[in-house]
Amino acid sequence: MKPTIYDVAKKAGVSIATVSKVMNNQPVRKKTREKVLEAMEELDYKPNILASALMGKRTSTIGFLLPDIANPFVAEMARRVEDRAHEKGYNLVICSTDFDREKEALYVSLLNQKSVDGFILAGDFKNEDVLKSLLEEHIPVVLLAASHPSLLVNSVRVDDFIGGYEVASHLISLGHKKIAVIGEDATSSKERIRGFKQALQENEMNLRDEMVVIGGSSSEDAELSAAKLLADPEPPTAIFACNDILSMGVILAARGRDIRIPDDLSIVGFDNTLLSMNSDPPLTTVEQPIQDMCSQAVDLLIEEIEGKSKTKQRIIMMPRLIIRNSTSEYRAEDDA
Amino acid sequence: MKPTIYDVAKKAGVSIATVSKVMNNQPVRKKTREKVLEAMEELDYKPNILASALMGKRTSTIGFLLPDIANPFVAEMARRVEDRAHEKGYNLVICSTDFDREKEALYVSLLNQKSVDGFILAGDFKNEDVLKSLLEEHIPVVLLAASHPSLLVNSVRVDDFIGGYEVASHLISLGHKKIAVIGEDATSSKERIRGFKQALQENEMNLRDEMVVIGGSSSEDAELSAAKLLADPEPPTAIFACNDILSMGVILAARGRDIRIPDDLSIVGFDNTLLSMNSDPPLTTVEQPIQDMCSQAVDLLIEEIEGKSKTKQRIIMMPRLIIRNSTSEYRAEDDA
DNA sequence: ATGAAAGCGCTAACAG
DNA sequence: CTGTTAGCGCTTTCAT
Repeated sequence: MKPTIYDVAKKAGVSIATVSKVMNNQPVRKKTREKVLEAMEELDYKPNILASALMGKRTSTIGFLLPDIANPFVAEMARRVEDRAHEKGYNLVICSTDFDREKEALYVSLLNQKSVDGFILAGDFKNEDVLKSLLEEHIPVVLLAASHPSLLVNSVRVDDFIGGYEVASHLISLGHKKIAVIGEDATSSKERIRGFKQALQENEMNLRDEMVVIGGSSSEDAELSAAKLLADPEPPTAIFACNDILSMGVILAARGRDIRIPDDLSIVGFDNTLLSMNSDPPLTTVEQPIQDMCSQAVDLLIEEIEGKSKTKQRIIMMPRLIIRNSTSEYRAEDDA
Repeated sequence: MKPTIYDVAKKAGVSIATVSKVMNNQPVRKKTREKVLEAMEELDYKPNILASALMGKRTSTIGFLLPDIANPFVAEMARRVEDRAHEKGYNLVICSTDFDREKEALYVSLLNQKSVDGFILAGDFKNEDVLKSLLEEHIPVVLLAASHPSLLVNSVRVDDFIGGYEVASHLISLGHKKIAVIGEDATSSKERIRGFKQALQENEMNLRDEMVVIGGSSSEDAELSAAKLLADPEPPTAIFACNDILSMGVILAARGRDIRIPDDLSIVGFDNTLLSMNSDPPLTTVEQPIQDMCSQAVDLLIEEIEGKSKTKQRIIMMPRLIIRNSTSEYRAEDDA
């Protein structure tokens, strides 16, 4: 069997209380401490975290709920969160929720049973009741790449409104007049679209309702939406897809109709994932400061977990437009 | 405070032993069972998993060690593994090891302290000592997208040799004579290259040593390697990059030298990730049956965890070549 | 079929 | 400074 605190105590010739004290850095005579440490070393003793957690100590485990770990943007966040958490001595249990309220509730409940120390909720968390009860029970939570307008909860995200605004400004500067937008049913998309519209309005342009479509999260969903948009007798000359994955669908739709990018159609994405860098053509997109966002989110959470919590924060970071080859100047050309 | 087994017992008017019995489906009179269930319901009782794990029960948590969760292929595996594990009532704690022996050892030790029920090790696991000790301690383990030639351990992977063989056959059939290979320092790459060479030999072709370069895992590493290869006075007309990420680097290198794909250079990847579908041009690559592999891996692990283990297995699945637009017939053309 | 009691490995008063 | 002891919430004999 694996050595327990009793084995260490016996070998060091002290009581288990003393062993516990050296583990928890409580006052112990130097000589005694050394004896204990030595015994631990010899036995290759590793304290059982379950037992100490049962006594109210931390598990040093964070529940990380996200929409879908297979999504490249999400996966990259996961890596950043993991690295930061690891630096601070925490592990991550990761659950993909697919924006499904049931799954959200189930996973939160499950992880609570397993006594995680807190939660990072990435992307829109749909089940507000669950979020509220987490807050009521004072379980540490931080929202990542999301925020809540009325709840007192830590959150870290990019300024989606500005992101959308920048995209529109770019397209306008290229002379595009007829523009469409494809988003998913999430707050981030909606904010991006709001910013997008704002820029248009400031230039006395407007976005007809038929030109904005909110749909599913997959590339295929976007492909369908884009196909419809492009079938219009007067099709858009530019499409803003609210993230890179959706953009891939748009590219495919255009390719399917022999529409050249960017000559006939400009496309802009969001997130600056690997996909956008290697797509055909490389995609103009908006970069989020993932690394910073994730570090901050972890730091906020751990501060709360470890009780050094200051006041709740809503941190909003700035996005950056990255211009590649999927956008170009609009040239009126009659193909008819 | 959250209700404990005592609260349930009191409310139901029975002893905690009885409550425990109904939770564990042990014989209890129907009437009693109902009373208990009712009490649990009313209190919204959730058993504390740490406590039961302390008594030797499972934590229903699996340690999932992988090279890098930000890698799209790995992320997709993670999702499949997660889904299957969840179906069976298990959660995943995910750790990125970067092929680093130290990290591997550290994470295994940490997760053992947290009493995970078993491990899935994805990709090459470099620290053989740690793997061996896991096996010796009879901790359930399965290797995913990897295997071990001499250790008695469950594993599930694709037949990399055949994958490489198919790639070579495809390139040969297109008339390519001067071919190069870029791989990473991992067994899978080496196997793919072995299969690749085999096909060449069978066609009385051979691969000069300078034409195969083993390097880092990043797209940038591959870009550098490819740049060198392409600077050769007699550059290759086709390059096999041992996975899609590396391929992206090759594409960039070619683009940097104004080499057209596939006209001047054919490129083949491996894994059939999102990257390959949306790259410029869409990449010829090799698909792995990720879903099946991951389900099997989880099933093997859980069988072992739950003691219904049959004999150890090494499962090897077949890959499938997917031809897209990054490969074309070789045409001798003098540009000079 | 049910309950009393011991104990999993650890922490935290409380004495000494 | 160190040891004794009582739990944390649950499972598991062993009686009844």
